[in-house]
Amino acid sequence: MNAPSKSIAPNCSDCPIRHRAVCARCEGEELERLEEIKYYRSFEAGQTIIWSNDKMDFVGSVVSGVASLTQAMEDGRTQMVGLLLPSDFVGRPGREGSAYDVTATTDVVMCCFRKKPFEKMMRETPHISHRLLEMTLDELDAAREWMLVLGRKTAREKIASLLSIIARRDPAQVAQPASKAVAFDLPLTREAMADYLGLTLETVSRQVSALKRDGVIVLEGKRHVVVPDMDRLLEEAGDDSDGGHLI
Amino acid sequence: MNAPSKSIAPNCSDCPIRHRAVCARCEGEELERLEEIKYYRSFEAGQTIIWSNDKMDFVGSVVSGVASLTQAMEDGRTQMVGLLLPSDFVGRPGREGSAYDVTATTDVVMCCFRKKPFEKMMRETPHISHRLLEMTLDELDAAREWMLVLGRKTAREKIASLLSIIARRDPAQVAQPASKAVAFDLPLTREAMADYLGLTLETVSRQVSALKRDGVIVLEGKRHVVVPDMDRLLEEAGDDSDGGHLI
DNA sequence: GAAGCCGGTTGATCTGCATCAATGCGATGC
DNA sequence: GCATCGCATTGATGCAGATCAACCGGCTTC
Repeated sequence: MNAPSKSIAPNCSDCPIRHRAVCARCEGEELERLEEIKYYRSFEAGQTIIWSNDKMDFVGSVVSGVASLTQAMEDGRTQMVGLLLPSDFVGRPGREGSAYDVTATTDVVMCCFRKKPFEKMMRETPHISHRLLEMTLDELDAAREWMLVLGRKTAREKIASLLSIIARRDPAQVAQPASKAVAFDLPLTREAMADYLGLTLETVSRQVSALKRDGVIVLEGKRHVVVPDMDRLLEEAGDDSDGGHLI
Repeated sequence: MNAPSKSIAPNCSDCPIRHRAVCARCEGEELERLEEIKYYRSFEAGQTIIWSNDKMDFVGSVVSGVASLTQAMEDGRTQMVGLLLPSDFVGRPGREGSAYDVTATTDVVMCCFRKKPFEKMMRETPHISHRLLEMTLDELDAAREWMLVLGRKTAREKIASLLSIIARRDPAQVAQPASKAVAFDLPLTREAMADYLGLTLETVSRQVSALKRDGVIVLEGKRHVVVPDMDRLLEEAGDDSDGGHLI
């Protein structure tokens, strides 16, 4: 399963995430060097991509699918601390291990770079480290915005916040950002949503049902969500109508 | 109040936070250039250092005192998303504004660099941007660890977690890290603690009293805390005994 | 030294979410 | 076609923490 899959973007120029990933501004010789240390890996839903405290010998970006960062307490309580959607970066250049478990929540394809040579390139190519600092600052903003969600929002607001993020990041919406109505597939089980929101899966289920009952969302099956009025959803999330700036 | 205070470290070499701050590895000419763009600012307890969405024309580090990063919802609910203790960095190089309010919770002295020239130095001095990336990754780790606190811990565990962080970062402890017993002054009101923990101030007060009743902490006055057994406190926090790696 | 204020404590009550438990429902296997 | 399994829904009940309210002690102000 982890063999390079040559059917996906054979080089960085064709890489579907190139526009947002680290190689965004690389060209010519630089790009060739990135090619050399680049490879693709596929993971099945549920598979662990990295164990916390593992040595990580790569960094990379999600090409397709959804992965999650999870922290656990010894007694089994867990909290998802990040959601990795396509183009999101994984890895801690300059650090040995990972601080959290990374798990594929759907089938995932990642574009990876071997770590040592990537770090070497970073040192020699200022705009790569600049880009990494920018991405890390974005992640920090997202994490802190999520702290507000976890600490102060009600269960209903939490669900609405999560749905807004997923809606905003969904490839279909990004292509057509103007419309009020949006539709997308939920890439998370009720349990994963609960883990992200600091709730139980029963509460998630109840609040999703409530939002459906109140016409804020329409469910087609368990996973396909239609949002007739995105502004309404953002209002339910307690955000100002522009939707904040979560990643 | 905001005039440079020349009684504090007249240059970077003497700066009390130099060992952890951005200039940690600067020498000779570099250090002189940092000197030129460096200045100190003092703030009184309660004073706002930066409003969210303000243009920030500086970056800097806390020299003494405690400041906090706060996010607010329109309806008035607020969540503290970060605590700035001495040596912590404030600012978003490459970004225009701030994403959150920064407030002095005690009297604060900051060591600031004017932003434009600092960014120029960053571009020309790779180890400064490297250091910034490191610091940002640390902050991200801390933010994510705090998400676990907010999402999954009980009120009692939250209080214990906060006390552990403050204890671990207190200058007196850093000097003498081996002892089991520690003592420190709480730099936060009960309300500020509540804001950080996603609780109400009444709950904070009750749980502090409970920890005191159970002998986990001893209070001398309202603000001076003695922890007879740090391991016990970490256990109450639900951390493994080495105490995690919060900043 | 009375009045007011701020930060803190404590009590009584309420409620949102957790917990425990049963059931539904589509997919997969034999 | 029936058994099984994973995911989801729904109901009944309990409890941790919010809310509302009273009060305390130290500090400032006039």
